Amino acid sequence: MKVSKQKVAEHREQIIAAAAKRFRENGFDGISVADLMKEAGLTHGGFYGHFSSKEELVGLASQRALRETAQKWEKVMGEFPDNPFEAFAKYYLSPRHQSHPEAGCLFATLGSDLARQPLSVKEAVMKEQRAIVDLLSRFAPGRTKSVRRKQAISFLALLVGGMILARSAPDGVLSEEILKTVSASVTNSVRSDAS
Amino acid sequence: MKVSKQKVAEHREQIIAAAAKRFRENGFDGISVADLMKEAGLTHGGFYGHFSSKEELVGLASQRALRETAQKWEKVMGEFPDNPFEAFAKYYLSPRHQSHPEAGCLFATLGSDLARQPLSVKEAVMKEQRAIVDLLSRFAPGRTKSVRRKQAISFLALLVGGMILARSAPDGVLSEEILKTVSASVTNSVRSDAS
DNA sequence: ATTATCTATAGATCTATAGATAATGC
DNA sequence: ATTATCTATAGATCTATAGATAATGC
Repeated sequence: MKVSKQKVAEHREQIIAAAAKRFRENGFDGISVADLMKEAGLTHGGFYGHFSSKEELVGLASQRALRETAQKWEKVMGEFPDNPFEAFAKYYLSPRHQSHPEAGCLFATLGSDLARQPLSVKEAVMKEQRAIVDLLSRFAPGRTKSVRRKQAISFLALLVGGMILARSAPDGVLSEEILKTVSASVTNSVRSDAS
Repeated sequence: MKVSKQKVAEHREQIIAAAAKRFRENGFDGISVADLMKEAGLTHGGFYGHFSSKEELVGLASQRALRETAQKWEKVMGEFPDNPFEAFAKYYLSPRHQSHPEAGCLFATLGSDLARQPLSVKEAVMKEQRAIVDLLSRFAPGRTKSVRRKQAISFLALLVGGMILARSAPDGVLSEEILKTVSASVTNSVRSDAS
């Protein structure tokens, strides 16, 4: 059963796409190589023709997930040039994002797992992390580049922490309170900086 | 080979203590029941006399970890009545905390895993989460109780997100930048609120 | 103090599942 | 790329027993 080079590339993409989704939904250890291959429409054994190990896929899928979400973020902020951070915070801290980890921010779904990943994974992630900080810096308030970068970093930390805390609470009242509160605090801090 | 009732209680404590430490270090799935029992000086099979499942231990150990760190946090803030949040932020965002996940904040080490845990675990954690929000609210700036609570929630989110982002970066320069930046932003926001 | 009972533990074992490899087919 | 297989390891269960605890007797 031989396939064209194009098909091979497509298969690879399908595997990475499935992994980017399922890792966020179930955790890096929460989905097996066999199940990922099944989701990609392939069989278990074929995996090792594409990747040397699950670890390699973890790095690639993490990068993929971060890059895709960052593109959405850029779009959202670009549509609200007057208050990009407020608009993005509302988008990020939405109930929709909370209930769809498989399509959302990797830092919120797997952030605390990253510290325990092998160096190769962390390095892959860090590349995208830098790109995200740069992206947010472009939209951040502040007169100097340095100030904008600081704003971007704190902003990202606040959103990631907010979503993680909201998702950990099984009580919808508490988790909604967290999302609303963090969202409002972005508005306040951005406005106080603009003045 | 069996021991007194007191010894039994001690063994239980040792198992929970080992779990609270190793779960934070290696993740909930990163350490086996057998290894935890070995660390507690016991053998694998004895585990199920103490707990009905690993899941039960995950809940108990998570609670234990959060409660212990919260006690330290209370002490730190209590020692700096003039600027408790600044002092605590410095403590939380320290290189020492960054490099000792096994003794640190559970939200930073396992926060994103909590969303994927069974309800029993999330409920156990939420109890401590509420207590932590209450604790921080007592030390938060702001004239009304409601404002202080909002400050507490955003503050916690910021610190948790900051530590997670710092730990995910294998480049010490970047991770240090994150910790310093977030720490400084706490100082700024607290001071602007006080005015 | 003696005897009976109870139970936490050790140690072996079971079942399921994981990542990875080898043989085969097209 | 499929299919079968290998090896390791996980959580969980089972049985026998050491030794603590409770009941009994003096």
